[in-house]
Amino acid sequence: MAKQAGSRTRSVRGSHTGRPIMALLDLLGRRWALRILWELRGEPLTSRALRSACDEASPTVLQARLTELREAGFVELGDGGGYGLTPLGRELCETFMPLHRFAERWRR
Amino acid sequence: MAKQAGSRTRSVRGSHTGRPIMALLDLLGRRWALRILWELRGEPLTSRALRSACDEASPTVLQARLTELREAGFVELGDGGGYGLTPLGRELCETFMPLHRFAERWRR
DNA sequence: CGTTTTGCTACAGATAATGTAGCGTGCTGC
DNA sequence: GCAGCACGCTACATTATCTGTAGCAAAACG
Repeated sequence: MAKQAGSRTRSVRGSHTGRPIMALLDLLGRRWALRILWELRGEPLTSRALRSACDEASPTVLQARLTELREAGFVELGDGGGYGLTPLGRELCETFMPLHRFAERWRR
Repeated sequence: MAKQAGSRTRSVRGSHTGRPIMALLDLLGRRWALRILWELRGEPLTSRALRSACDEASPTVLQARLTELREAGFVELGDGGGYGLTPLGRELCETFMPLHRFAERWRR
């Protein structure tokens, strides 16, 4: 198959096929990305609360992921402070929510 | 580099809660992990075919992910050669299959 | 045999994450 | 009006991880 032609998508690593699923898999396949979405599934969290929820992951990555997820339209910084899911982000979160039940059965 | 991951509990990075969902999110949140599962959703692929499907990702990571996914019981190396999903892996794949439709709507 | 193709490894260079510290801002309460 | 604090966010050296290229040993052809 013909590989891409020139669409350099700054944030999408490794996938140039133009298929959105690739971009999404790439975005979500970065450290802490899935976890962040997961932790935000409930109420909004401040950056520091989120950090605590994510096992004190370094603020550097967290901030990077948060920026990417915001650019993707999944996460937003509420006016009163604190990060929360956008409607789109919530939808995405629901999408892989069955993972929870799967994980329980998996129990490595 | 460790040739295998041996201890199953070995740092599921960053997550010590014992909750399987964290381990799963961590495992899937590594480079190419989601993509590999995605590319294997159809028929089994040889390691090189998989590499091609994954935009020629370096064999080093691919091999590392493949090992992890095998230890997790999601992927197996068929007797005739070629990597394929285990029943469990297929189940997992189905779990986040709706992502495809979501991605189509997302179309950043 | 010789050629391919398989799964897989080596390794140097590049990139991304960790861990710790701290900045600037906007609050409070005093 | 200023110490105290929490906020979002950044700096930066260290460490972990990924990339890219090359190549190996063992099977599967031929």
